[in-house]
Amino acid sequence: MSLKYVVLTLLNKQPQSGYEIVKTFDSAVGYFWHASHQQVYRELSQLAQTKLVSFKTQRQEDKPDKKIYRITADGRKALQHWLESPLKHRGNKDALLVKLLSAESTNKSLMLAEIELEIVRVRSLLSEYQNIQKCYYSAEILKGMPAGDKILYLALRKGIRGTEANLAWLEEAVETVTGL
Amino acid sequence: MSLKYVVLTLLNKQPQSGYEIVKTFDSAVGYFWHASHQQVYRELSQLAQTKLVSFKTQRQEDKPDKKIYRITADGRKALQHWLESPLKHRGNKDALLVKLLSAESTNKSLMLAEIELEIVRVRSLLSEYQNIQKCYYSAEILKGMPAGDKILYLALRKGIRGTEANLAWLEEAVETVTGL
DNA sequence: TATCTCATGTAAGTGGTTACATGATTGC
DNA sequence: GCAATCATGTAACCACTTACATGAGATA
Repeated sequence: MSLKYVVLTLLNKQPQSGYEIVKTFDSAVGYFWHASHQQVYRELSQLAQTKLVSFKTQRQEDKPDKKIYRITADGRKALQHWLESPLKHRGNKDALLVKLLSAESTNKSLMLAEIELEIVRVRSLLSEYQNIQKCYYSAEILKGMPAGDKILYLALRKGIRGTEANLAWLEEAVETVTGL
Repeated sequence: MSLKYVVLTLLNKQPQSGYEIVKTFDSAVGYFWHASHQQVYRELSQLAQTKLVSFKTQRQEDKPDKKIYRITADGRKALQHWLESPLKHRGNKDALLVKLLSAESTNKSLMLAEIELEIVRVRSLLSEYQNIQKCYYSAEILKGMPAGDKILYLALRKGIRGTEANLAWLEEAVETVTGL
């Protein structure tokens, strides 16, 4: 539904190649959206077919040719229209909770092991986020930061808050499951 | 990938019809997994084809016939295998952040309006959750509660913690965007 | 010699949504 | 008379993953 608009958003910032868009998904934008290179290239060719983007092939010495994509007037219109339409929220899918529900009838130690594993993962994720915050978003750096980068910082903040809440919940889950 | 195992989990608790499974998705399990009736019926017929579940058609007076599905030995084996396999985490998709990133170049008031709308939605969601907690999971009720229901309570707790974190973030977002 | 980065794609399969369809009974 | 509940499904489409594929230059 909206990979289309994510790509249009990125192209609206600046014309770029599919490869560069993929890189963006792997780094900054990755905190709130991910897409594989296959998805990106397919989306781009569809967008080109429907004239929401155009492209020019750029020859390069030493490196393969690249296609530089650029948003069209129609593309900007479509993006604006999407911006003004209401957000859609789709249901959560939480496989861990399914596992807990399933294992409840079977055995408790499996559940606890699963939760502990998740705690390890989430803890390291959180410290990764906090590290990024410390290195790239210190108080001084934040002051003179351009608007676009501040949105990326907001994305990181959402990641941090969400991960903290998740961790707190996991610890509560250990308590509850232990006392079953 | 795992709707299959959600359905198997529910059938492992007790044999039931597709319709009843749909109802479960609409209520309790809905906090951590959602599936439409089309999905459920399709999944059930696939599971029946691969012999992970079996069914018997039950005639009813006054009401349409129903198919009662039951997990098979193969089904239980498949479920156990899934339980022992590691969880997969797929990337977040956060359309609100895409919107913010997109609107940053366009206009600020649109962003703020979007956030405020989200705050209203999230606040009412949170109070709904808290209400459920108050009515169905008071301290006394929790004491003598069967294990299965405690897992559902954990799911609710996750919803509450996640929603609270989201709300706190939204308020931070208002601050940040206002100061852009 | 092997892996990494740049740069692009195809094809098959799974998962999920939206729309369409039927038909009886119960409650306002 | 209108909507809701019970009970099931088909068909088309959109979103996403996994595997396969190419080919040059840079780095270890």
